[in-house]
Amino acid sequence: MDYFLRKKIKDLLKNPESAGIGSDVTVKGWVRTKRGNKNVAFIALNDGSIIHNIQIVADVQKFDDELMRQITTGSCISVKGKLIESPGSGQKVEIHAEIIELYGTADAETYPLQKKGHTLEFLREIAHLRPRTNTFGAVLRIRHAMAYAIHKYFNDNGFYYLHTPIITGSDAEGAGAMFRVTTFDLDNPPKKEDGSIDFTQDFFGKPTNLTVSGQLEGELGAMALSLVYTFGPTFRAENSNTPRHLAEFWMIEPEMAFYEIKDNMDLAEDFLKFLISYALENCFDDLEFLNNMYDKELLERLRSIVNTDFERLTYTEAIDILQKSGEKFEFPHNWGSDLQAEHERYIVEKHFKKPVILTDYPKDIKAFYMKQNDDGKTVRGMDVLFPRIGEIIGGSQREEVYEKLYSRLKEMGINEKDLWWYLETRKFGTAPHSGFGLGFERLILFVTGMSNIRDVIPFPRTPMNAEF
RNA sequence: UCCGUGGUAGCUCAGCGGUAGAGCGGUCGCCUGUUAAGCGAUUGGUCGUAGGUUCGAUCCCUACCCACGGAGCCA
Repeated sequence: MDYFLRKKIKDLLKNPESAGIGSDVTVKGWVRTKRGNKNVAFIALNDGSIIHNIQIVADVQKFDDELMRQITTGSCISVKGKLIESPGSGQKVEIHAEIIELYGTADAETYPLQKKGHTLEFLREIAHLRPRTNTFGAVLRIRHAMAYAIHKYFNDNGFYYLHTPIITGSDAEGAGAMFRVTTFDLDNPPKKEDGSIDFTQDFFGKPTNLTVSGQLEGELGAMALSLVYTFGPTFRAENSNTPRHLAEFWMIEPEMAFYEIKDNMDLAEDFLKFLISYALENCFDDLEFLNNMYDKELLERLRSIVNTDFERLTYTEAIDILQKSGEKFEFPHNWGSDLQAEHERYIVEKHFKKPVILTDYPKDIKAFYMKQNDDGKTVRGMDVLFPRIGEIIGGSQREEVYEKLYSRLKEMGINEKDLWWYLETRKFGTAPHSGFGLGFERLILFVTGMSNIRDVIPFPRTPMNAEF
């Protein structure tokens, strides 16, 4: 029964009057530190509801010696006591303990988290415990708030959440290496007479993989519901060892019928600004902590994004800026070649000093489904480039004319038999439409100011790492 | 995958061809309200793995593994 009386530490710290100064309260949480002497003990308790701890003051005489000894960093306790205004500095209120129940001890010699700060590299090795740190508490609360805000934004704007499949039979999504899904015994798969593997005997009767994108199915939904979005896990089997890539990550992909490229840009910009505003309004304590501990310009950067218009220009204009910059780049920047990270950084961070949306890329460096421009050379792709992290959104207006889509698909050597269903949307009631993809963890990287993507997802999956 | 840097105590690091050091943590003691508390004492290591050179290797050489940073791929 006691369980239902538990107060969240967030509520007591943020709004002590509502609980009542002087009233009895019960809190439950994990001990961050214990200080004191033989008369009085100060316990900093955290329950994850807020980054701040509540101070428990315990008159040592009133409690069993063994109990007090077992209250160590990392242990879990329930405390009933009086909520009072704190005479000490550093906190408004504290709890004078009357009853302390020990739920779980944490052996001080083996519990890996100390009171002091740890490196993020070390914390990655103890991902089962790192949610108990200030940093990961903050990141995980922000991550939650952003997931909620994404659904809120789309719901409030008339979009429907479409669940696209995680297992796909198409290997033509064209976004990188895929993870095979099979029930075969890998030591002894059924073989055909010519020695090749007989996938007709596999679970789905054909080769299947984990999805690398929900976009193609998203387009099917948009051709009926007009405005849809996906938000789900995505898998890339690329051997990418960088602070910006995961093998398993979450992606948001809105797809909109009747949107042309400009509408697509407007939506992307408004969407990102909404999410960042939401974080500033709802996660301020956590952002403030991250600002102080990791990135002194975080709050300022977030506010500046909300208050500036993104710069919009074409790929061709960007190349022109690079050629006139006088800057020395490691890689060349000729029309027709893809922009390198250093080029994007120059344009965003040095030239414009704000987010940039680039459009109208050469068709040969972009996917088959992008709408072809009349010049015959470029397509209506759109990349939103952010300071610090580069491409945060990639999207395009889609090619809705069957013949153009088909010829492009053939040019790029894709087997149309794998995509017959996709092509049919252009046969039956085709419509101009657009969409984009937002990497959820890239968004969280930007919002939290963290620098490694492995630190913005609870349990990162990367090459050679699937622990936890 | 390529390039670079690194791997020494639980953590963060220093060190050096001659059997390993600091700070923090932990433990014990002291201190009647502390704020990453303070003070004193103490504990703690196959020096990433496998070979090689050498009288002797944590140190030099080779290979491999892992981590981090940059690049590519991309979100």
